[in-house]
Amino acid sequence: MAKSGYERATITQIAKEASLSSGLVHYHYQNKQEILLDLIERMHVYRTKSLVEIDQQAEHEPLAALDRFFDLYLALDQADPQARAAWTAMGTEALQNEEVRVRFESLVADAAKSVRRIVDHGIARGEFTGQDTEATVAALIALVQGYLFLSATTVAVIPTGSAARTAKATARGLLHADPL
Amino acid sequence: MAKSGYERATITQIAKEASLSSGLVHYHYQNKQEILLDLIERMHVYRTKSLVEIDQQAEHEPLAALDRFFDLYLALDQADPQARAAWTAMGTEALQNEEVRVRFESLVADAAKSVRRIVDHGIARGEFTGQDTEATVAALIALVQGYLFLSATTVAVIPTGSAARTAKATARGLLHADPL
Amino acid sequence: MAKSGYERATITQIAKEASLSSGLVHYHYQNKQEILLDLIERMHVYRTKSLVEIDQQAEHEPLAALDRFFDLYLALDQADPQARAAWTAMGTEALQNEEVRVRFESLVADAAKSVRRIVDHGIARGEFTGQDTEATVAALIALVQGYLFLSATTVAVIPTGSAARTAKATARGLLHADPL
Amino acid sequence: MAKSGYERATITQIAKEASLSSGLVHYHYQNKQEILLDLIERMHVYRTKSLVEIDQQAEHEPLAALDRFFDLYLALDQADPQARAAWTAMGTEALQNEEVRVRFESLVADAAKSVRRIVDHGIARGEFTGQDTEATVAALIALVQGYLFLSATTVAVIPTGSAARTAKATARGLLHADPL
DNA sequence: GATGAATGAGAATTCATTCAT
DNA sequence: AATGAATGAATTCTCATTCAT
Repeated sequence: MAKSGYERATITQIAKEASLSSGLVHYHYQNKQEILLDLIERMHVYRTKSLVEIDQQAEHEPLAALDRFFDLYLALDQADPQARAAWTAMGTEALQNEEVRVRFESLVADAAKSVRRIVDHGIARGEFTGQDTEATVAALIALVQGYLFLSATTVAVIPTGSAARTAKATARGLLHADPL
Repeated sequence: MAKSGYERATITQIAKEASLSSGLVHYHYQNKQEILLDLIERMHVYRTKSLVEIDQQAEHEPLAALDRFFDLYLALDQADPQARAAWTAMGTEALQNEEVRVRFESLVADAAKSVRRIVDHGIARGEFTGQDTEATVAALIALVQGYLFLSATTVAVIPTGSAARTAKATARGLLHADPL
Repeated sequence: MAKSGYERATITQIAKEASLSSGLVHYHYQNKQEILLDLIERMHVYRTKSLVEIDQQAEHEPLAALDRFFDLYLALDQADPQARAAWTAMGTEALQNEEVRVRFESLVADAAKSVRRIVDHGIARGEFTGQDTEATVAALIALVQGYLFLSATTVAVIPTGSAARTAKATARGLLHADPL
Repeated sequence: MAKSGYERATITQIAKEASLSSGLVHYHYQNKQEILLDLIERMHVYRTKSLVEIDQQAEHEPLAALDRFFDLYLALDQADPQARAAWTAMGTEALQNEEVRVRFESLVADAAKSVRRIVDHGIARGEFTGQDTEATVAALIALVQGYLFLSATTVAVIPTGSAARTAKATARGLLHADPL
C-alpha cells in the first residue's frame, strides 16, 4: 500500500510480497480496508514510541524537540521512507473513506498534541513567542503534511533533500525562535 | 473525479454527470487518464486568470496580494469547493502516476512563482523580512497544500472554517509582516 | 438456474449458455439475485396466460378447469420441463432469501387464486361438495407443490409419470366430485 | 444446515455452532457432503422411533395413527422445528445431488410405508374407503411435503398455524373417513 | 458526433480442504 | 483427537475500453 497506494495495491500483490497466499490474507483480515486500518494502528504504535521521547524532551529543550519532530516526519535520510509513503497512502484513502478518515485523524491528532506540548513549553520558557498557539500548531502540522505530500509529487518546487531543514527554519521564523 | 477521486470515478458516472454516454467520453478522450490531464489543464487556465491579477497586485500591495492568494486556494466561502476537491484529486493521482505528476507539478510551480513574486516585492518594499526566500516560498506553498489536505481529512485538528485566516496569520509571522 | 439450482448456477455458466460474456450479464442485471427475480417475473407472465384461460373455463366446467390446472403444473409430458425445474429452483432459494421468498409467494398466490375460483364455481354449480373451502384450496396447492418436489427427488415413492393423474384423482376424492 | 441450507452452511460455521474447530469436523467427516449424509442417517433414526409407534397404533386406531403422523411431520408446536428445517434442507440438496437424493428417498419411503400401513388397516377395518391405495398414499405424502415447503415459504397462502390440522381434514376427505 | 451494448481482464472475497503441530 | 493457520480454486462483480449501428 505504501508503494502503490491503497487502490492500486491488490490483495494478490500484498500476499505475494509477504510470501503468503491471498486466501491467508483474508483469513487474517476480513477485507482490504481492514489491512489499511491495521496499518494505521501499527503506524500509531510506531510513532507513539518516538513521540513519547519528544514529549519528554519538550519540557527542557523545546527547540530541540521540535527539530526532532520534523526529523521524525520529514527527514528523508533518517525517517523510514516506507513510513512516509505509508502515511501518504493512508491520508489519500482517508479522503474517500470515512472509517479510514477517522482513524487517520487520530494519527494527526497525536502529532498535533506533541507539537502543542512543544509550543506551550517553548512559550513558557520564553524561548518562543506567539499569539495564537492554536493557529501556530495547526500551521506546523499543515507544514509537515504539505512538505510530505509535495516532496512526493513536486520534486522541482520543493527540493526533497531539504524538507526537514526548511521546515525547521520556517518553524523558527514562526515562533520567533533563534534561527538555525 | 473531484467528488470520488480519480480511481473511484468511473467513466460511466462521469458521463452521466455530464449527460453524455460513456461512448462519447471515449470519443473525446482516448482514455481515463486523459480526462484527468485535461482537468489539470483546465485548472491551469482557471487559476491563471486569478494568478495574473495577484501578480499585478503584488507589485504595489504585496501583503494584500498574499491574502488574496490564500483566499484563492483555501477560503472555504470564496474558493470554488469543486476546485479544491479537484486539486486534491489531481495531487492524489500524481502520487502514483508519473505523467500526472509532471503536469500537477507545473500547476504547483505556477502557484510558487506567484508567491515568489509576492515575497520578492514585499522584501524589496521593506514590508517583509526574511533570509532564505526560497525556503519561505516553499513553506508557504507547503502550508497551502497541507491545509488543503488536512481540512479535507482531519476536521478536528484543523478547524475547516479558518484555514485561510490561519494561513494568513502564519505567513505574517513567517515574513515578519504587520499582523492581521 | 433451472438445471443446477440457484446456488450452483454460476454467472459464467449462465452467460455461456446464453452465448454472452459474463460482463454483459452484469450489465443487464445488477447481481445474481436479480436474474432470479427476473426469472420469477417471467414465470409470472408465462403462467398468467394459462391461468387466465383456466379462470374462464372455471365458470362453466370447473372439473375440466381443475384438470387443466394440474396439467399446467404437473404433467410431465405437457408442462414445460424447464418451467417445472425453474419453479423448484425459485422455491428452493425462497427458503433462504427473503426478497425471493416474497416474489415466489405471489407466484403461489396466483395459482391459489385460480384454484379458489375453480372450487367456488364447482360448489356453486353443485359439482363439488366441501366444507372448508380455504383448507381445500390450501390442500390442492400443497398437493401440487409436494408432487412437483417429490417427483424430482423421490422417483420410487411417487411414480413420476402419473403425478398429474394422481393429483386429479386426489382432488376428486377431496371434492366429492365424479371420479375420473 | 437446517438454519442456512446445505450450500450456505460453511464448515466453519458448523464447527463453531458445535464448539469445534473446523479441522476436527474434517477429522470426523471426509467432506461436507458426508455431514449431510450423516444428518439424513440421524433423521432416519430419529423418525424411526416415532414411526414404529405409529405403526403399532395403525393396527387398532388407523385414524388416530394418521393424525399422529401428520403431527410428527407438520405440527408447528409439537414437531421439532429444527427437524422440519433439516428435512427441507436435505430435500433441497437432494434436487442437485444424486447421492443425497438416494438417501433422502429412503427417508420418504419410510414415511410412505407407514402411511400405507395406516391406509391398509383403515380400509380393512372399514374406517376408510378408497379405490387406488397407491395413489392415496402418494397424495398424503405429497401433501405433507407440500405443506412443509409452503409453510416455510408462502406464509400468506398456507396459514402456518394450521398445516397439520388442514392436512388431517384433507386426509379425512380423501379417505371418506369421519370428519374432524 | 453519439449511443449503449458488449467484451474481457482483473479484483475482492469465499470456502472446502489440507496439514504441520 | 484437536487446532487453526494455510492453500488455491472458484465465484461474483467492476470497469476501462471497443465497436456496431
